[in-house]
Amino acid sequence: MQKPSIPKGTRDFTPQEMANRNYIFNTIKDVFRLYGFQQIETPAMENLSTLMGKYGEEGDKLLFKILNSGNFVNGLTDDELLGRNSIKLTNKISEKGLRYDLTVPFARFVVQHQNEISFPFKRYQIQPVWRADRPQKGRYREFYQCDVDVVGSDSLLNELELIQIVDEIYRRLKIKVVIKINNRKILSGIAEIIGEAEKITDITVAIDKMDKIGLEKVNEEIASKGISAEAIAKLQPILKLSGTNSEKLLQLKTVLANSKVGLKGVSELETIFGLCEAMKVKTSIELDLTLARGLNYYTGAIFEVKALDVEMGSITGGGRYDNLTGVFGMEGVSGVGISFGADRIYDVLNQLDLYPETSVEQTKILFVSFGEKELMYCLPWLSALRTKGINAEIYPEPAKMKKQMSYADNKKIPFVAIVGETEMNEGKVMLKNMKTGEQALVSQEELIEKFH
RNA sequence: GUGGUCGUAGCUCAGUUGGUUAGAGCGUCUGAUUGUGGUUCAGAAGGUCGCGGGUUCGAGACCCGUCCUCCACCCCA
Repeated sequence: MQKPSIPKGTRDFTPQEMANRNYIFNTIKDVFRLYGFQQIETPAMENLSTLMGKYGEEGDKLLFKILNSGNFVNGLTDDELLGRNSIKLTNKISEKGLRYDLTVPFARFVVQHQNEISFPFKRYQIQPVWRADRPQKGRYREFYQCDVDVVGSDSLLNELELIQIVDEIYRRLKIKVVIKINNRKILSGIAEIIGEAEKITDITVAIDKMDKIGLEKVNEEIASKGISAEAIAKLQPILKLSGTNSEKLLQLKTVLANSKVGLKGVSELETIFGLCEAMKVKTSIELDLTLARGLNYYTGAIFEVKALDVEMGSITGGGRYDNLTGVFGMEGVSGVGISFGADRIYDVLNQLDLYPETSVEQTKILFVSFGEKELMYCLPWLSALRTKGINAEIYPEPAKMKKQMSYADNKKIPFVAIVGETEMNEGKVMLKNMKTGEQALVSQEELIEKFH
């Protein structure tokens, strides 16, 4: 006999766990709808051509690829087979892959359905994504993302709304968080000022590590990418930036005085901070220049949300992308979006034990009986309850009473209706409150009344 | 992809310098109690000691390989 198992980095969810997860999904969904977002879904698999090249070199490696059907080696030459070049070979034997995130499939969706959509288009999407990563703390190979995006609007009001959504969702979930924000244009400006415009990716990746490895190592890494000592010297005041958000912006204005993009980024952030203040966003927002985010399609604001009371990677992240639809042939459509990592939120909630006492008990009443006759007697009662929208079930075979009562107990069913000959003769059931132990003979009307 | 770590019953874990038939608690099932659960008592079932090889008279324990778990790096939700 083989031992049952599931693939690395995947999980089963028990009824209890699903109740907790649904609490998260429902909270998120409620807030998304409150802001006028509508749900879509896209397939688990996309054409590899849609996915490849959108997430950088690292991302491509982390794509799960799906083997072609049929005898896919038939069309291969011996050279290709014996060449042992997995990348070349992959292109020949795989044309589909599992989705890596929800943003790129969404961009594809927008382009494909552009004539049916009215812009600005506000959509949300809650589906699993897959990454061929090494699993570790807070990292899975299959996990749910909850995305909200607006496309077809440049307005910074969209950035504001996303921040308000973050604020509201974490307030409802009772998780204390900090929103970190940055702007890709500021990073571009910095690269421009120090004369290394093409090295922007290398610089941002290095800056991103500031928290982890410190100033000295960041400088070393930047230097190792072939950036001049002079440029690195110019970079220093930026890396050491401190103070409140507005103080930081003020300093940046001086440093970036000669960079048009840079100043644009600063003014965008000023606007966003102003809007958040005006709308009294409660969550603290922190301008964090070390926030770079690897995904290479962001062009404006970049967000990341971290939980304060728990050691965990970012639980939400996103940003503005000005031309993601461009690669699919639809130019000039700007989008901004943010993604909630449901599984990390789930882990945070588990660690802090923040679940409400809510209805884990889903069945309100269980019918317990002693024989075939009693079972038949119960069926109309069940129908009557269910018609009224009351969750009711019956133990489907005449098992020992102890067994049936334990079933109710384990499932945390609050009421049990006991049916034997006495009850049938009177046309009633014995209703027992499992918490208090009280019980009484009741008619069908009285029973239904009880649950209203 | 790199480095480390773990693996014994459904779950959480003991298992001495290598030595008879591998244990406990929880859970499950049965009975005490043929119409009353959550408490108690008695009993039972449940193991290829992750898998493969090696050392040895003898391996759960030691060695090698492999898979898996968890953690860190990379990257990210």
